[in-house]
Order: sequence, then structure tokens, then C-alpha cells
Amino acid sequence: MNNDFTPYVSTAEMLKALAHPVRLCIVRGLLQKKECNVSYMQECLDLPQSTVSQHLQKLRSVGIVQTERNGLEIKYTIADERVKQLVSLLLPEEEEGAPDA
Amino acid sequence: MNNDFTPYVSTAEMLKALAHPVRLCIVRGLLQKKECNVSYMQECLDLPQSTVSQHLQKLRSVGIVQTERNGLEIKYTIADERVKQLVSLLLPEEEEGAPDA
DNA sequence: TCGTTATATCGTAATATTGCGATATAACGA
DNA sequence: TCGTTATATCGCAATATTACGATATAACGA
Repeated sequence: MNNDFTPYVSTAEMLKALAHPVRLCIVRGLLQKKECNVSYMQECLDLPQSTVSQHLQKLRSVGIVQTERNGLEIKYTIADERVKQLVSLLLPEEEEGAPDA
Repeated sequence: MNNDFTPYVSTAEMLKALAHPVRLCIVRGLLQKKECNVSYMQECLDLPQSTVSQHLQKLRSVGIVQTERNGLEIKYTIADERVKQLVSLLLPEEEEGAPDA
């Protein structure tokens, strides 16, 4: 009868993009810092540059983050306001301390 | 420096469990109907029984749904209250009409 | 133009997820 | 106990995701 799942596909894709520990970390860091370039994230995350960049492309492909070029650097910011609520719903707030990604 | 993603792993797993069109459909149906057995879902979704059951096991493995046996049937219900908020945040409300899964 | 820095994309091996028929288990009624 | 119904698990081929070095692109300063 009702076997049309297309209304759920784009939401599922957005959730899939968020459903990775590294990407959750990136998103939470961006929510805290408001904006960030790739090499700073790379340092914080301690992952190869290509790995960080690919995670960012995935987040960007579903509209979770957006970019703005500033000379050599590219600033990433959160583009979908819903992820703010989503993260505050799912990620337990952390202790005071050194900031993240 | 900070390359410990373990705080994000369980949240990522929960999101991964939700990040599938069929499972989103199941979850939304359960939120609407409050409870449901497998064969009813199977009919609504028009998918093989084993497929539905495997999706349900995945949702159960991360605590999104829970089960209660009632004779031959097993009733599924939403176990994690956060998904209610999550779904209402992400899934656009639908028109009046025939109920779903 | 060249060298350098910042970021993105390619290629690919390793790993994970998916769908589903076949089969197993669990509970019921006779 | 047997047959039946409801649900779960197995096995596995097909597909998707992941990580990351190698390479490409884009912008800058000299």
C-alpha cells in the first residue's frame, strides 16, 4: 500500500551525514566557534587533511555547513539552524575546558 | 591534540540507526500510532518480513524502540523520548489522510 | 611567472550496510 | 504433540562508506 519512502530520503541523507563521530565533532565545534577554517579543524581533530576535507564535503553536500572564501582560507559555518537544536538535544553538554574543533 | 571521538560514537550510532528512509517511516508511524506489531508494519511498508524485522532490530539495538510480547505478537513502541523531538524537528508534518506504518 | 599555502578531489583497498530468501524460534490452539 | 502464526536470525551477494596518500586546484606574495 504505502511503500513510497521518497518523503524520507532527504531527511535520511541529512541524518546519515551527521551520523559519524568525526562529523558530529566538527559540527559541535562549529556551533561553538561559529566559524572555522580547515587547517584549524585538521589540527584539532588530528586527522589527515584529505580526511577532514572529505567529511566537510559530505556535510556541505546536504546543506549542514556552508563555506566562504577568505583569501587562501575557506571559512566553514553551520548553514542549517536545525542542527543546533538537534545537537543540543543529542550531545550532552561538556565541562568547562579547552575548546574543541 | 584532541582526537578522541568516543564521546560521539554512541550518538553517531543512534543517528545512523535513524538515517534510513524505511526506519524513519517506521519511527514516525510508531510515534503516531503509539504501538504496532511487525506484521501490520510489514503490510503498510510492503516489504518482506525479514527486511522489516531487521530494521526493527537495528532500531532496538540503539534503544530507539522497545518491545513487549503479547501472545504471538510483539508490540513495538518508541523507547527514546528524544526521537519525538527529533522527528518533529526534521520531518515536515503531513496532510490529513490515511495513517502510515 | 614561481613558489608556497590552503583546500578539494581522485583512486582504491578495507570495511560496513543493505535487502531478502531460507531457516530458526517462540507462542498459541487443538 | 502437531500444525500454524508471528517474529527473529542466518547467509550472502550487491552496494555504500571509510580512510588516506597522491594529486589537482585556487589564491596569495614576491
